[in-house]
Amino acid sequence: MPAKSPTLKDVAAQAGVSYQTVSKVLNRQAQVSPETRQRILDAVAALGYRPNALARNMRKQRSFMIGYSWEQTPLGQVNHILDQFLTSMVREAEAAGYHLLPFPSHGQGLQVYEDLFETGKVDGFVLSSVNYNDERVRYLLEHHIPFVAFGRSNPDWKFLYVDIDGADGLRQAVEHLVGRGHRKIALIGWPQDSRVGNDRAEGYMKAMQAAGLPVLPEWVFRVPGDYEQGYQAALALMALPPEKRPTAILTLNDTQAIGAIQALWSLNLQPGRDVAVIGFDDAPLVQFLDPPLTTIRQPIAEAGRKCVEMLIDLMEGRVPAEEHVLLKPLLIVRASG
Amino acid sequence: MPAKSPTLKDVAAQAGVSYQTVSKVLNRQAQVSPETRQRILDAVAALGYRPNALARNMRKQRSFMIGYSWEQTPLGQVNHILDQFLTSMVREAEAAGYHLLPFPSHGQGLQVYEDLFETGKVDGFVLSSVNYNDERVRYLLEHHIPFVAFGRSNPDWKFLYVDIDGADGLRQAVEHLVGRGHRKIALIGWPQDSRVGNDRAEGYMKAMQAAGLPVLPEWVFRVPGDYEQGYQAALALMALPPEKRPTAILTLNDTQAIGAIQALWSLNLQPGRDVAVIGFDDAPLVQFLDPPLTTIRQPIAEAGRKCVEMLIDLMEGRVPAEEHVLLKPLLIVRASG
DNA sequence: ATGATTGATACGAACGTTCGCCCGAACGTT
DNA sequence: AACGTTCGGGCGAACGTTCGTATCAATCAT
Repeated sequence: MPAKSPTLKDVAAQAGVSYQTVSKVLNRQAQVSPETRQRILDAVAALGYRPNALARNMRKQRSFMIGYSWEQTPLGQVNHILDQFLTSMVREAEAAGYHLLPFPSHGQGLQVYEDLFETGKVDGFVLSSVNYNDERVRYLLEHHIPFVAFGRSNPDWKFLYVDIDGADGLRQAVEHLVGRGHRKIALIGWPQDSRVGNDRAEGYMKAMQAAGLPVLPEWVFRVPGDYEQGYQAALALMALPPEKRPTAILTLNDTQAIGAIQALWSLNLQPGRDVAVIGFDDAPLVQFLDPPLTTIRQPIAEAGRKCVEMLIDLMEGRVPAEEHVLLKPLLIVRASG
Repeated sequence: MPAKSPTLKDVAAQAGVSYQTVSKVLNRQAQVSPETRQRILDAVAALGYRPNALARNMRKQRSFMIGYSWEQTPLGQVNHILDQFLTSMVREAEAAGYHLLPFPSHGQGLQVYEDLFETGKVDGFVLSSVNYNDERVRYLLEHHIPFVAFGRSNPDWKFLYVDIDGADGLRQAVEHLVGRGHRKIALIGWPQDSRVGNDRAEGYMKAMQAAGLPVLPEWVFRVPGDYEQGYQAALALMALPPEKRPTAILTLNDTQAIGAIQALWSLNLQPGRDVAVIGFDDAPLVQFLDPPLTTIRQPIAEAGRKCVEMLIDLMEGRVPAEEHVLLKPLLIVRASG
C-alpha cells in the first residue's frame, strides 16, 4: 500500500503554522512573512505534498470537468477526426486546469447530459455532430447549462459555436475546378435535413453562380455518405447524355469519393483525367489511392482548442472574445481533381 | 442561474428524518420502516434529488476515474483504433460507476501519471502502446498504483495485461498463404526493439517452420511502419533473384501494405495475382483499395472492455479472473492475398 | 500619547457525503 | 421480573480543501 498522501495539516505541522495558512500561501499570494512562506514551501517540498483535487473541487463546488460525447462511427467508416479533436481539447483543457470526461451518448441522449451535470460530474459540455433542432442544444439552453457546440444549429438559437466554413470549402473546390477548365460540376451532398449539407450546398451554388455556370438539377444529389451512395451517384451522373454529363464531381466525404472513383474505373473512365473527383475530410490513406485524392481538409485541432477555450470562458463567467467562430478549410490538391 | 441542486438535508427536511437516514436508504438497504422509506423516496422524487458526486468521492477518498493516455498519431496516419477502444472502455467503465479521464502524455510522461494519481484525480490507469522496459510500467509497479496494460512488456515483470495475440495473427496469415500454394513468404515487421514486432515475427517463424518452409534472411525486414518503408522493402524483395524472390509479403500494418502494393504496381506486377500482400489492422477504406486488402483485424473493443474490467477488479480489491488476456485476431481475406 | 491602519497569522465554518456508534422501544426468553 | 436481542433511526465525526473573519502586535499619522 502506498503511504497516505500528506495533507495540508501535515505540511502545517511540519512548518509550524496553521493549515489554512499553508493553503493561502499555496493559492494566492497571502500576506505572509518571507520566512514563514519559505518554511511552508520547504515543508511542501519535503513531504511531497499535492493538493487533493477532490477536496478542492468539493469546496469550490466545481468539478473542472468538461463533458464530451461523440457519435460512434458506423462500421467500416473511420473517425479520423476523433484523435485530433480529442487531443487538442484535452491539451487546451489541461492548460486551464480542466479535464475532459468522455461519455457514450448511446441514443437516449438527454438523460446522460442531465445526470452528469446535476450530479456535479461536469461543469459544462462540448457538443459535436450538431444539427437542426438539436435536442441537446435545446435542453442545455433551457437549463442554462454551459456548453459550446462544434457545428451550427437553428439560426435563431443563440449559443456559442465553432464550425468549419463548409461553404468556403466548396467555393475553393469549385474555383479550383473552374480554373482547370471545368464547367459542368456535379455535387453529391448530405441530405436536406443536414445543417452541414445545406451549408456546403449553398457554397457550391454560390460559387457556380459567381463563375457564371448553370447548375442542372440532375447534378445535385443529397444522400447519406457511404461508399455505395457515391458509387451509384457517379454511375447515374455518367449515364446522363453527353451534353449534360459533368466533368467533375464534388463529394461530401472521402468514402463517397472513393465510391465515385470506383464507379468511374468500372466505366473505363480514368478519374482525374476524364472526370475530376474531389472528396471532403482528407482522411488518412486517401493520398495513397489511385489516383491520390484531391480533398478538403478541416482544421480540426484548432476547432477543438477553440471549443474548449470558449467553454472555459463561459464557465468562468468571462465573456468569450467571439461568440461564433468559423474556420476555413483547406483544399488539398492531388491527382484526382 | 439554475437553482441550487437539492442536498440530502433538503430531502431529509421534506421527509422529516435525519439526513443520514436518507443516505442510508439511498445506499444500502438500511433498517428503516417501509413507511419512512417510502416517505424518503417520495421526497427524493419530488425534489429531483441527485447525490453530489464530488462529495461522495471526497468522502470515499476515491475519484472513480480511470486515467488513459494514447500516443498522438503521426501526421498522415490514422488511429482508427481509438474510437473503438475509447468507446468500449467508456461504456464498460460507466456501467461500473467509473469514468475515463483522457490526458496527453506528451513525452515527459511519468510526471503526469504521478500528478494525476497523487492529487486523487484518478484511481488507476489503462496503458496502451506498451513496450519493453516501459518506464510507465516500472513506475506504476514500484509505487503500487493500480493499472492494466494493453500490450505486454518485459516477461519478468508481473502485472495485469490484455494483448492481441499477434503471433497467432501471423500464423493465420502464413497458413492461409500456404494453403494457396505460396512457399516463399516475406515479412516486413516492426524493429527489433518492439515487443509487438518480436511477438509477430515469432509467430511468422513458427508458422513457416511448422509448414516446413525455410525463411531466408533476405525476406525479413524490421522497420518502422510507414508507407515509404513498405514501398522500399517491396522493391528490394522483388529485386531478389527469381529463385529467392517471395510470392507473398506480410506487412506490419496497412499503410505499409499500401506502400508494398504501389511498389508492385510500379513494377508492373499485379498485387494479389502475381504477389500476395497482407496487411495488419484492417483500417477503414482498405477494403476499397485496388485490390481490396487482405488484412488482420484486431478485436479492439473487446480489449478495451477487458482492460477496464480487470482494472476495476484490481482497484476494488477483487482478484481478477485472469491476470493475462490474449485475444485472437482475425484474418480478413480480400483480393490482395 | 492616542486612535487608526496595516501586516501576519489563526480560527471557525462550510462544501455534501458516508460511516460507525449509540439509544430507546418493542419483543421474546428464562 | 429481569435480561438479552433485534429493529428503527438519530447523532457526531470525518474526508481535505477554501473562504471570510477575528486576533494580535507593530506601525503610522495626528
